[in-house]
Amino acid sequence: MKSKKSTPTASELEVLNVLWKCGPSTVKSVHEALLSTKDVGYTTTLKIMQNMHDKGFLSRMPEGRSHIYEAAYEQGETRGRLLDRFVDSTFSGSASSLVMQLLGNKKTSKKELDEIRRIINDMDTY
Amino acid sequence: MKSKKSTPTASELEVLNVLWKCGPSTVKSVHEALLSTKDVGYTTTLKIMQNMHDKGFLSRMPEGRSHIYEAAYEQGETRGRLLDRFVDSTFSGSASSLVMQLLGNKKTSKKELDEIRRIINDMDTY
DNA sequence: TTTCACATACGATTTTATTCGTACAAATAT
DNA sequence: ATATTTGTACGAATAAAATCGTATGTGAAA
Repeated sequence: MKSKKSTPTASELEVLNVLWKCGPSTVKSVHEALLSTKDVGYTTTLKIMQNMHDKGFLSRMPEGRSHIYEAAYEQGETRGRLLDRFVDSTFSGSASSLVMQLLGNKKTSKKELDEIRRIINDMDTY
Repeated sequence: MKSKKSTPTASELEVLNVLWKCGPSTVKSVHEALLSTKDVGYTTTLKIMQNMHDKGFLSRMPEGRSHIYEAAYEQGETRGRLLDRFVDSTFSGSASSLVMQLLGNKKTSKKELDEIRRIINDMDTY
């Protein structure tokens, strides 16, 4: 049986985004990063990170009387898992439907569209 | 202020997928469709659909002593909103990162990849 | 040493989603 | 007419996530 790694919740993902971007960090600095986007209490962030540690989403090392937390899985791996799940639930498993939706979406900037096109065309060389 | 339409939950999305596929339906037939994938009680499906109606995700019409439910928003519109949110939360707003992840994902079949490439190339005609 | 700031631990509360039992009303079958 | 089936309404139980208050300990500052 393959161990069914579960996926992080929305709030947990916010924490992961900080850690992937900034590298191993204390609760304090993660919390400060979160404050720039949302209004949340310190102990809330602490609790979420403790929960994530319990779930195995984060590893941590004692550093003085504090802890340094680190994402336990790479960004690409986690994103891939979330993406799989999203394609299944929202696009009935059809990745191409997702891309079509993306291309037709007014919210996706022209710059992004050009970039996507470039990526795809580069793949032809394989 | 723009009314902040919220997005459906995972269970609610399952209901929507049935309604988009089958068109306006009774609770009974939605429930039967759900049963083919998961094990769930009738009143659970009923309750979820009633909740969705309260939230404005579904419209309904009396039909005899029953109701016919219909998705209040089109599939494309809802998918677009979910996709926006997903790109933001999981790919920090970068649609091209999402596509790259998709292309590098072993779970995405070659057939899907070819299809995606074709879609992109067709867009050049615009 | 006494105080203050910082950090974690723990538990209570709130919120939201999910699940389903039970009650009730209406149509249908016997 | 009476019983059964079929449908909705309602509310309670459960679960998971998010939030925060308070307690406690430790190191630094006064």
